Amino acid sequence: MHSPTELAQIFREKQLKLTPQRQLLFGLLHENKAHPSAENLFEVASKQMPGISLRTVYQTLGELAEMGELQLVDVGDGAKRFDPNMGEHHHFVCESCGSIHDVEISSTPKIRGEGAGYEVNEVGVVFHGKCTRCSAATKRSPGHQAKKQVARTK
Amino acid sequence: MHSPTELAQIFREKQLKLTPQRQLLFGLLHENKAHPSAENLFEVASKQMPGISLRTVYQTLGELAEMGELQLVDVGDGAKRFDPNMGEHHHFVCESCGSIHDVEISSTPKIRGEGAGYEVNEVGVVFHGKCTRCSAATKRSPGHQAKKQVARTK
DNA sequence: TTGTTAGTTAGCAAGACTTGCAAATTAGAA
DNA sequence: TTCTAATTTGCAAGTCTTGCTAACTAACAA
Repeated sequence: MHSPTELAQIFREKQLKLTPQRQLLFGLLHENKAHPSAENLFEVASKQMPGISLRTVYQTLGELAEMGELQLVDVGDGAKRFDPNMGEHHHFVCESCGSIHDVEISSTPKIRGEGAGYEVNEVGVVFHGKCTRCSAATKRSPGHQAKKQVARTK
Repeated sequence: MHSPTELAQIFREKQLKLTPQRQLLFGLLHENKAHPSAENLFEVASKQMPGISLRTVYQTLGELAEMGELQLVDVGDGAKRFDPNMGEHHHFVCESCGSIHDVEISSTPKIRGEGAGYEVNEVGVVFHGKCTRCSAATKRSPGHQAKKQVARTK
């Protein structure tokens, strides 16, 4: 994702208006490594801009994703997450607190056997487990861990 | 997933009733490598048992998944898919026709760098690309490919 | 500064997928 | 055959997301 400073230029190139809503969302997203959902961003944005619409958040995030400014991440918890980190990386999801972390992997997996000839364009790897904090919490007091942060409880 | 023949025994052990609905769904799922969604199964099941409820399909699939008789697969297209293949494998999703194929990988990826110490319990790998058929179709007549099979158009 | 207008936002309805609930059924044991 | 706990149904409701459209506004020109 480009820096907020480059925003104006990028938008101008694409004939997109530099609205306060877009600037705010772009700014909030920038450097946000928490993989927020649209709802998450809406809550934060609402504090700085009361009245902003959830519809606008979805709209803007969709546009930024199309522009290649951010990645859509789906870890299967119901809501799509938005990740400004466009570098090649994968994700780790904590099953206790629901937090999502960017991770790098040793080597990109390859299909072997029957499907080896498939035309692959993208590979997504999602690790599930316990994050450092929850792992430590479990050891200290089994049964307790950080509060779930996921939007939907499935 | 166990064979249909073992069904009665398995259910009995878990004190589950061997209802016609369960037998039908279990049978339809067995050997089904197409990764059907609940809706897909409902359609097929309805032909053999008019009147069966979609609610029952969800209910039953959920139970089978809990029993470890099948896997829930989420490739991010909106609906959960059900996979009777309980062996260790991963998935390939065709971006043209939406079909999902089981694949095996050369080696399970490992986290490197910062997150290397995370407690990992599960690793899911999803490949996106074009299946053999669509890949060939594109070469023959660019622009055309098999009809999308996905339930929701996103 | 003002006018113009294409691009945006906000609200609300609606769509897709799932699940909760309660009444009606029914498999399986006695 | 009777009884009862497990199941199935149908429907309402919940979550996430998108379509639609009227009201609004950034950006450019005069």
